[in-house]
Amino acid sequence: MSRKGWRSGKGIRIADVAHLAGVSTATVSRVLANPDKVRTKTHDLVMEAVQRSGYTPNSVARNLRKRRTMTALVIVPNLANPVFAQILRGIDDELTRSGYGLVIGNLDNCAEREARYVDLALSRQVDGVILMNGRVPASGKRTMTEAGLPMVAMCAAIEGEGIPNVVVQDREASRAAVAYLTRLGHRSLGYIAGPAGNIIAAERLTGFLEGVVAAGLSERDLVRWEGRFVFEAGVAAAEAFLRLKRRPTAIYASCDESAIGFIKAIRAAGVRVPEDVSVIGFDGIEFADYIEPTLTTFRQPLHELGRTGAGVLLKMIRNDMKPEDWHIRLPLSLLERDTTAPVSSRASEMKRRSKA
Amino acid sequence: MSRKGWRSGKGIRIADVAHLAGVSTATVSRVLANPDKVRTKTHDLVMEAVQRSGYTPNSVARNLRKRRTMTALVIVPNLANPVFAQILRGIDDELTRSGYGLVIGNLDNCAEREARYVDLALSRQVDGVILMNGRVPASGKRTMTEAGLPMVAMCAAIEGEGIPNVVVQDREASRAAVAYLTRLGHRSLGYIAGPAGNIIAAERLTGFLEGVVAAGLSERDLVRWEGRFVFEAGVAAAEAFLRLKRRPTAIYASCDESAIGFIKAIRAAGVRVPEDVSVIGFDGIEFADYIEPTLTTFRQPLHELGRTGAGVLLKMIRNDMKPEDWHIRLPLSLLERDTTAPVSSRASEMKRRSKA
DNA sequence: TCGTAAGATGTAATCGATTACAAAATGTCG
DNA sequence: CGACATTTTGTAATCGATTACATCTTACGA
Repeated sequence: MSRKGWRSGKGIRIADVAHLAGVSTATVSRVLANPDKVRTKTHDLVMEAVQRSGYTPNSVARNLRKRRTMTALVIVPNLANPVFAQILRGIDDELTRSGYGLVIGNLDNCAEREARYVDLALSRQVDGVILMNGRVPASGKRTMTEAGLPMVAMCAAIEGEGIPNVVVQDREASRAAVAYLTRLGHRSLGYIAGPAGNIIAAERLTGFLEGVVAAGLSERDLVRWEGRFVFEAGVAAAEAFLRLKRRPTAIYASCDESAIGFIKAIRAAGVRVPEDVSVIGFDGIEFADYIEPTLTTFRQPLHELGRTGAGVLLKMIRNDMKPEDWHIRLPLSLLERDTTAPVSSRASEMKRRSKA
Repeated sequence: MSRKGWRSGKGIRIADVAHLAGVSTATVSRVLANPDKVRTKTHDLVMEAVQRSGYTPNSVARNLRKRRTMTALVIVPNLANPVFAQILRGIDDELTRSGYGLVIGNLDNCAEREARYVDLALSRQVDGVILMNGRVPASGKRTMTEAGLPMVAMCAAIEGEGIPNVVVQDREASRAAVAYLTRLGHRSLGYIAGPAGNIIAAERLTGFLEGVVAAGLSERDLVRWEGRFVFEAGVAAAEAFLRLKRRPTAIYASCDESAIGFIKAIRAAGVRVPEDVSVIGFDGIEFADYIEPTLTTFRQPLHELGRTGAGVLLKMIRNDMKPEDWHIRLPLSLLERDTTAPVSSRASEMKRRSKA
């Protein structure tokens, strides 16, 4: 490439193209942005110069001038969690359709990392933020809110901050899980919870307790274990379970990973699923269908959730919110598979006997 | 906030801070970038103005002026794959240590999406690119290379393009897998391959075939199935396997997901693992330890891989490459678990008899 | 052919920071 | 105290696009 008359530097600027085509930079810009506002002849002339020079507009400059970046930030608690990976696909799809890009802010379950992304947002590198971490990062709470930065909460709701929420019906599904298990005859239940401070975990727990009340069970029919939405939490719960004198006949795990860890550990100890214990999970990750027995669980509409949430963010950015956009709750669906069964005859007998 | 003397607009600019502190923008900039090049008194004055105004520098403007964004792009074939999720953590860790940010470009197994990220790179929104997709995107091949954009290939090597490679020893591990199985006495093997055009898949296949030769086996001792690095591929392979008259006694799956799908499907058909068939996977995903029986597999050093790759990219950006940085191959480690066992007595007997 | 409206193009300001260079302030020493 | 070296600070150019406004063309009817 030894064309002359160009800057010797590296990048090709709009000015270079303009010079090459013998027009002004304004014209080049117009050709690229509003081809119909320019004479055909000029258009072709400029396009040829663009081709020849291999020009690509510098979007950093464009973003500065236009005061927007066409990019959204998504804060994710943990990328390794397949639930979030799926939601991200939905978000990406929707944003792409509107020409927006996506920056993923992975917290890796570590709240301190929020600061980094707050900075990204405040330094005007993104036009909006999707929060899947259940809160406006503390370090930017005042600033982000005051700056009027468009934000949407997904998965975990953020109440009372003027932020729209797009979530699934965790509570209802939890209630339904309990109802499902009691319908199978189970009257003593175990619950593997999520992390203590976690909003989603709290929702699911609330639903569980509501379901318990609705089923007419008392606290004495329950056992609860802490968890952290990971395999190990299920394993730990299993250890506690195995030490129990009077074991529940059904377990509700607030996420599939915990359910899977739990099942693995109790089966290793000789407990049969579902003959001795029924287990139901939550999330509907792909893996749940590949363990043995296949896991009964509630499936989240992950892709739809992502698309919907991104859609709301776009409306927010465009200042086009409708009343119904501020609070969206998508339903889950029960996947009945092989880890749940009617309470075993032995247990039923005990129950029947005590009833008589 | 009704301080006066400021622009009524939304964002607070460096000029506002300068005005508030009674200094020039240059001084504010210096206070923030080189605090020691400024008198203490001025420093404090400016900092107070920064506090009071809640100023955050606009990094779009800074990036334009500095002609760099402190951001790297990582092109990932499929975010839902836990292998990549883990690698990303490693990359993120390393980049963060150097003050760099990270944009994830998820292809979702769809090569057309490359174009979008090529544009991101060419429009100078990132300082470098990590390619995990095994090739320089066709749409930007010429341009990206000519522009001298720092690029690094990870996972899947890209040969002969002047791009450094950071990969794992796929071929060696595949060879080792075969050696391991033959050491257990298996003489007839099945192989579940990766997608046809995929470079990683090719490497692993090559290693497998090399191992077969080294073990003195012939093509007649082998069965091979196509796969696509997903569960379903394992299930499909299992169906083919079950139809076989003379079944291999050991299967090597080129990724854990396929191995897991395979195991699930053959067990459902009554074939025992490892008594009837040994199975070994590849990758070492967390899940492999939660199926039944636990999966023998090769673990990739994912986090290290990510950190190393990001490290090489940073050197590339800083023009600080050393000869040994251009080709790095990390070793894998065998996780011996429960899906592999010495060939069953029946099979051994057959073999012994035929030898005699 | 000319006047005028509509359309095409050019000029220069702008986005918000950084930084080379100039100017001013401070400090040091004879 | 004054001359000069050394810090500090300010002025203005710069990064590379977009776009309001001004200017120049073109087209068309009188």
